[in-house]
Amino acid sequence: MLQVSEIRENIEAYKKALKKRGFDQERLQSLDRTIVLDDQRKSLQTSLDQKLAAINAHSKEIGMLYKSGKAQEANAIKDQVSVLKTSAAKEEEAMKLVKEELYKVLLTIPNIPHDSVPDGLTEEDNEVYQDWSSDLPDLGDHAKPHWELADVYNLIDFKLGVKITGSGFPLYRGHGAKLQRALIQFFLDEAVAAGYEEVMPPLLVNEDSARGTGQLPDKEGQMYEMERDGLYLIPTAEVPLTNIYRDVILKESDFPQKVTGHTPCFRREAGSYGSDVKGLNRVHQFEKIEIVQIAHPDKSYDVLQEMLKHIESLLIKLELPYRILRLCGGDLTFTSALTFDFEVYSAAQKKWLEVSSVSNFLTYQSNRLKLRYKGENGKTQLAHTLNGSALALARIVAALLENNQTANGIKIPEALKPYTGFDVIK
RNA sequence: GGAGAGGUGGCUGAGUGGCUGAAAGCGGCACCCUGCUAAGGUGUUAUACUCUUACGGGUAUCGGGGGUUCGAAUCCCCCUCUCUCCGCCA
Repeated sequence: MLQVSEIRENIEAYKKALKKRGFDQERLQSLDRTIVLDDQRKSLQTSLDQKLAAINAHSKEIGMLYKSGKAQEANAIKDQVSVLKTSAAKEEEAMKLVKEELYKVLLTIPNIPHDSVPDGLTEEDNEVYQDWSSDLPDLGDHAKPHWELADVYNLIDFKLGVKITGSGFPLYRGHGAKLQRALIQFFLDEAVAAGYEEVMPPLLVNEDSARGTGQLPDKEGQMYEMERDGLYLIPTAEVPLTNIYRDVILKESDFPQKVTGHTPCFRREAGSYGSDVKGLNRVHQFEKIEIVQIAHPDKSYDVLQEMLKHIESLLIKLELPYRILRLCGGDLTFTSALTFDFEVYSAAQKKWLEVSSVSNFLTYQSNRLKLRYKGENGKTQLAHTLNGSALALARIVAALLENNQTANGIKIPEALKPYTGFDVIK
């Protein structure tokens, strides 16, 4: 959520930037609306505070009068107080409504895109920030898509997943299961080596946490909900990992905070269908290793680059063809100011599959999280949050299977062999 | 799931209707002093909102919400979390 004070100071620049997200004049007016509402809020606040101050003063007076036995005078003041109280209550109600309205409007305003975010409304307009430099692998026409390979080598049983749960819940078995475990271990080890603290968080989160990272109230349709207990299955480890820092005030020397964790991720993906959801391309449950950093505002874009490098190094070690996209305004997540997507080439499907998304949220999340730090000057201000996948398993597995298929089985990349314990899947 | 006890500032811990935004101690910070020196002294030390050029005010907050009252950390109700005992259990 943006801060009204920031909107106030930068309104023209913000409006210009929001046009990249396809905001028309009408939607841009919501920025002006926040300022109007905030002004109303302030004047109500001031007036209400004055009334409360008067009430407090009178109450003290009444106490004194009773003590000195002047009950009659005290009772006279009581009447005055009750008048004040009625009017204060009215003002309080009015202020509550204004605040609710302001909150509602703020929820409709996404993060302000960074200068470098390209114009454009669809994924077609994403900028190829870094392309795969050599030829893409060509496996010929006999190459099998990963769901066929998974079947041939008995790695993943989609049918059993359907039987046990439903579609989109694959059951990994044998070498397929081991490959998952190897990748998880590999990614975690790499993250720890890069200075992230490993954590194993809860997989269910409460409403406050879901709100803190912005899954509520706008994206609740994406999460599985345990209504009876008021809990949500996490759609990404971003939620528990970032909420570690909810209501926290860091010291400047605490930066940077780096945490990583592996969790299953649960997504309803309601309304998805077709070839996009075939095999592992889009599932309701998948494993992901997430990296999260809390950064000083001056450093967050450097941190973003550092995270980019880390993720890139993983793909290089896995020997997968990849490219990096800088998302255009229309494709940018609501809460992000700048996002890079990583895609790997899946050689049998001849498709680029998204395996990671790295974003700088600036203060958009920390404002709701109340994640702050105390600066050198003693002032408390909002910190910046960033996160990225490093990496999401399902699609990595898809690409690994497809790209490494040979007549003699599926080869395991060198870096992964110590983790799988086998060189090839036959 | 049942019974009981409790949630106060960075921490420990006082506080049962008004002078308590909150004693005391510890910790932190600043300054001072110094042949008792891994010591001593003095001051300071929450967050948010708001008014003010500034100095400095005001309001709210003692787990959360509601209520009683002129006035609540203190009384009442609901919720939540923690601890102890019982039950259940990987």
